[in-house]
Amino acid sequence: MKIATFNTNSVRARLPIITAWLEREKPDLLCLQETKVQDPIFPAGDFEACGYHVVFSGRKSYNGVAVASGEPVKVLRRDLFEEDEGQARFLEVSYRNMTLINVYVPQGFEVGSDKFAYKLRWLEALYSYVADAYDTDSSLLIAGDFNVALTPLDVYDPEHLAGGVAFHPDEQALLRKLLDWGLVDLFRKHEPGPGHYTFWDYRIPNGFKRNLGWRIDYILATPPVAEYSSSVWIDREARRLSKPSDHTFLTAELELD
DNA sequence: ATGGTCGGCAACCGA
Repeated sequence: MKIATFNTNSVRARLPIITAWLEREKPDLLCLQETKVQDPIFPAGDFEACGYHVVFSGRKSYNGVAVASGEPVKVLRRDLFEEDEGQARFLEVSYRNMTLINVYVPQGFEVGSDKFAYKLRWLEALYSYVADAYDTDSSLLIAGDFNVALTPLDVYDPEHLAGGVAFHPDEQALLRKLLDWGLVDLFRKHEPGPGHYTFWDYRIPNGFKRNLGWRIDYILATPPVAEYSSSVWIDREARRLSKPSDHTFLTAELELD
């Protein structure tokens, strides 16, 4: 089975890219973030037209998460904690015998800002929720845009970016807690080296061409699931299409079913 | 070469 994640930076603006990708790659599950659309006008018909089911939790203008799936999924939860209600950053679903949590972690603006403090509370709440609701022998996947790069291997210029937002020790420590609890970073399981990114900031001139990127999108899995991952890849071609998102697709293949 | 990111959504905000 195949699972992927993609921060769309508007699902409506990215529909041609998403539907073509679904038809070519045929994942079982695709997690989407930053859909930026209210539920009543989510373009579900475009997903159904290429043979996918889709569930979503959105709001006007900002955030928004969705899961497209070949088989229907059941929505288990739409809010991580009280403070985040209505923010459309969290979507937990069940798929066959597994649970999938799709996250869009707050970006955090600047270290020391209120938004940064909120990002830390959000990551803490994610850890608490997962550690309370699951065991490490559960069949759990967490995928999405975490807005945190974990190690110097995961950003283009670790010395220059050290201590800044999305590469700050307080954020890294909270994401690290999830890994220490037992979740496996599936991309890192297969690729130990530097230079592999999932996000390139639009504001950096030729940032993609120069590979000035960040690895801030992840697919995490508990050990009983992670042991079946056979390959994980980043689709750099999708970043070369016309009108690309600033992120690209991250895909994990699991030798299951 | 007199420019230099996107998308949403209607003036800027968020990333």
